[in-house]
Amino acid sequence: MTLRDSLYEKISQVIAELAGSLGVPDFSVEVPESIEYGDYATNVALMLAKSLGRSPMDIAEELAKKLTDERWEISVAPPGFLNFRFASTIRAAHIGTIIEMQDQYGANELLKGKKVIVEYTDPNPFKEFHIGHLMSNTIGESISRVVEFSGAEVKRANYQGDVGLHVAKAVWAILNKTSLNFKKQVERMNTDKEKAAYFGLMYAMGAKASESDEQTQKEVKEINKKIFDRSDPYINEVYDEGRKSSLAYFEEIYKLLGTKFDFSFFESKTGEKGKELVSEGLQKGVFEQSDNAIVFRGEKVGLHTRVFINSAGLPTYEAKELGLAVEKYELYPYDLALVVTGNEIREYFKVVRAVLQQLRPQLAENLVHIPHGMLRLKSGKMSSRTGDVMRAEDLLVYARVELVSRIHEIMSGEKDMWRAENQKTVEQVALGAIKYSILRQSAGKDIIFDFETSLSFYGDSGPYLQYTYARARSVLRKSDTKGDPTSRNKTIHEDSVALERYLLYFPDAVAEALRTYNPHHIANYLFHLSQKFNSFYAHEKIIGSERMLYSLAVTEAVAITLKNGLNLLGIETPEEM
RNA sequence: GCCCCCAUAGCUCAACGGAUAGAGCGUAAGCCUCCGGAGCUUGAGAUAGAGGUUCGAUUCCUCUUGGGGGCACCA
Repeated sequence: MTLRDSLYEKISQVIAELAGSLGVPDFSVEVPESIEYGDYATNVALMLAKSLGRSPMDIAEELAKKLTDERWEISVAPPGFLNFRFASTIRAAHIGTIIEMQDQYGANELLKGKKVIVEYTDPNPFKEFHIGHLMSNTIGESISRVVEFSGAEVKRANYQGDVGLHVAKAVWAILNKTSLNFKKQVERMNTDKEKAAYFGLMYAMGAKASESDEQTQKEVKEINKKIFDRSDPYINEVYDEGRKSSLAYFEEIYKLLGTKFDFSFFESKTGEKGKELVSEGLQKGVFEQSDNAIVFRGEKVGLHTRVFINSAGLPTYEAKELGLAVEKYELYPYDLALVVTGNEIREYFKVVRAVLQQLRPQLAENLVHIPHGMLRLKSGKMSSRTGDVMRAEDLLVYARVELVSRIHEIMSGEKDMWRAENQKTVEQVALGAIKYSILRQSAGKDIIFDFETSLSFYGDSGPYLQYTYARARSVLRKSDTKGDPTSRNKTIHEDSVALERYLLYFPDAVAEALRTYNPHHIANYLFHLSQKFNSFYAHEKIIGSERMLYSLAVTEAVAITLKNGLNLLGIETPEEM
């Protein structure tokens, strides 16, 4: 139980007595903006004022007496806030707790014993792995870690579109747009990356060709059908090679990004299951026939009509999504299924959910869609259809190159602080910069990405947090004694008081990230913690001071918290950088 | 045309209905023979407009303006 929880519980007890039959209002225990207002504050007196017919200040005064406890000081502030300040012994004990708990600090049991499946990334074979997928992966991985940290068993799932018109377009281009022999073409390529890029290019060509040409569209549909029923040996060959090399390339990327999927779902399979569900729904009257297709009239529930089986008898993405929900549950009977995707899918997802509500109510109940914004480029739009897309690979290469040049800038300065010029650290820091730029803002909104400013190595950035961690670790390494949280005395530096206080809130940030499925609460918290630590570091010489033992304990607590928090964001923490 | 999302400093973002709206970038001025200067300190600078609900609104509701996304056989 966190300190906040114990405070909340105590207030609830006292209010229950005071309010009697009026019941306990929905009050909050929040972190005040200013340290002058203590460690936590509650608005409960303000909430009660109306129903009790008394002034808020009056109620607050009375509550202050009833809530008296040796663990905290209480003060009352207009218009009726109750402010709590924990005793210094409690703060110091908390530093001790962090050091004891190590990598478990910040964990909670909010989802203890639950089975959760998280679906994210969802790239399509035959298309590029672009920065949108990178965004989904980064957010999904972080949410998975937060859910795990809350006591749940998590399975990571990836859903890949290995059939459908986009695949048919790529195959069409290979059949019609290249004069070179397909086999020879592919044999010449050494890596899966190269092959994947080739298929991505073919897709772009196919998409462009079919855009305005009806004949091409017709041919693409025929190929789509052939892929689906595997009736043409040559198409099978092309298809199998494309699928294989795309997926192999994606695996390389997942490894680099630090994701390990437990399950891979494919549209080729969910399509069959989806078809079964649709025919079941057709019998139950959930769907209707229209122009040879099977559709759901979403207007009935305030949504819009969508096609589930097209006029060629093939399941659309909608039907596949139904199949996916069921297939997931059969493989892993979950309590909660999270699906992380771009927010352009929002409306679509509501329709699918409405259908599932009628066919498998329980599954719909436990299905939560987490839409994230798009990574847009400041200069122009992005579309894999036109080939005008930034691949995740491009961004990584850019980040590495940019980072190395910054490092050389730093090295050429007078104070050469570069410690570890090795490829692994460069990789960790470059990735840290990219992931943090995604996770630092609320996940629902678009990210306006600009090379000049978005990928920063300074200020509110991933590398700043990594740097702060490395710095704290460096201090701890240099000291030959170990910190002691019980050595706190009255001459403590004011910056370390701010740190003590702020360290209390990490579990709150984790719980908030879970509640809202939004990791940016953690990112934000870590940045503010880092600022406070760096300020402390600049103002207080830790090693050698008379309060060294306590300062070292605080430093260790900061390092542990940063490491745990960055881990939840999927960002690595090099010891030196 | 209908539906959904969004609008905070020059730019990119924070702020469970709560106290003096908080950062980064950029900008101006500084940082001691000292533990890591990817750092620290200080300054200037903002809630799109109009109503409403509330003890209290950046936050909730309505309208206006401006952006983004979606709307039957793509995923």
